[in-house]
Amino acid sequence: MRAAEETFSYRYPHPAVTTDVVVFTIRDGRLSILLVKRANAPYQGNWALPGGFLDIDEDLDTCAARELQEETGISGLYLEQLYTFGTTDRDPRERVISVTYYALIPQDALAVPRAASDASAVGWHDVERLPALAFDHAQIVTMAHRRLVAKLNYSTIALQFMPEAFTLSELQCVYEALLNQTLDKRNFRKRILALDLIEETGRQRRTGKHRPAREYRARHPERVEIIK
Amino acid sequence: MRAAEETFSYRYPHPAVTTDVVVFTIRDGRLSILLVKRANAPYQGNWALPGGFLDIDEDLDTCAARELQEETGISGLYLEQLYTFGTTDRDPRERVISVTYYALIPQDALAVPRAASDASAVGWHDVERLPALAFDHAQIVTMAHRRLVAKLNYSTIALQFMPEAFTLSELQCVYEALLNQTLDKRNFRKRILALDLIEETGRQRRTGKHRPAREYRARHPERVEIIK
DNA sequence: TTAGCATAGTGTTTTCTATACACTTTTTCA
DNA sequence: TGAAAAAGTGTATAGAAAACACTATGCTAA
Repeated sequence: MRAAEETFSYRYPHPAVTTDVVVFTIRDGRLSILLVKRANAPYQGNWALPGGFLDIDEDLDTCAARELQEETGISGLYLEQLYTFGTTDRDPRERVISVTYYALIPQDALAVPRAASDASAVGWHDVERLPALAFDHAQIVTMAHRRLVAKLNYSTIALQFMPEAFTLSELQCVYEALLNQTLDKRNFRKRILALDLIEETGRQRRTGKHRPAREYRARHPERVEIIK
Repeated sequence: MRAAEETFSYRYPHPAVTTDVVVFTIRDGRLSILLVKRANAPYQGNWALPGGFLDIDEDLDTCAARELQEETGISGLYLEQLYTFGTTDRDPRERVISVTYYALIPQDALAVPRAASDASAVGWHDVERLPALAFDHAQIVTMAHRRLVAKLNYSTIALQFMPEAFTLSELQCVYEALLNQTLDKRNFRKRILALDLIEETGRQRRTGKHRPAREYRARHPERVEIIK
């Protein structure tokens, strides 16, 4: 906490800088994002992206990860800078530049996120049925969604949605949710296996009254590679 | 000009925000960028990207265009946001967040850029033979170059390098400079014409002692479209 | 005037990649 | 032990990309 009377002065006016993060996951086969309900004005009671002001001595990436951790308890996920939004009127309080990120989180890491001080609630929302969002956050989500879908076709980003071990059918479901269309099972498997990015764990997954599926894992779980 | 004693105070420290621009063109069949020689500390005498501090009441895009105009006299070109750089130590004076852009300028628009107050010189530099750059500008150039080359393959961005009228051979030279490889003439023409993005002007270009080439123009010179 | 030089302009064949498509296997449970 | 449910598997076709070489046209200089 800072002393109430302390201020920081500059020869020229400076904007405030924030980071905001679009966190994607697949819930029940639907692409969903994480939103927090704003506890304070402006846009009090509205849903918004998790985010907040940059500390003067922290890197942008660190800020995005920290805010996400503080507001939702989520950490250790794939995080990539998206775009910087800075029109003069985007925040009624003062001039605010928002450096936005998007993040991908595996399906199984869905410990229900906890709300922090400046959020009265946190929750996942189907990206096709979003509530009205605060500030220009709807625009940010749209851009993040487009970037994610585009990146499916020339990178291994989809693997970031997968837990440590997964089946090919599960991976196909992720692609189908993102592309919003069904894919041919044989062609999908051929393509994915030809990339040589995943390998069998040797174990099997038994669920339901049917043939068990082989488990796979990513060869380089941390890396998102550009392919082709 | 601002009164010397005027200052701007905030409850929390704010970073400074700048925009920097990587301006590309093709000179003599080589991809080149525009650099300014710094007139003041830090990095005085070093080459750097054109750019400068954001006015508190201007949009980011406007700032990038304005700084470019002020420092080099260049305006009206294709400008796209690239990435935001913000590590804590990238400027020795104070915490500075740089929202970077890249721009493309046609070959014939090469009125020699004029240097402004805070630049002692301005000049084009072959992107393969750059001098040492100030700040983290080398990193910015690398990222811009990569983005530009990637975009060649799925957008019509190369047309932004072309003057109002151009020949297919000239356009092919641009692709070859960017990809750093020669292309088959017939396949190139087939591909470009199939996209239906350019049309004949009806005129011809006579240069040298050989058959004149047909002139073409872009159907939508302002637009950069995603293709395929 | 004409020969030769320099760049413009043009199609077809081959190879590779992407798509369409249906049945068998394995396990569980009633 | 048979029915249900998802896993797993190969081939044929169509479309896209790549390889490849000669003719056309205007200029210049002898």
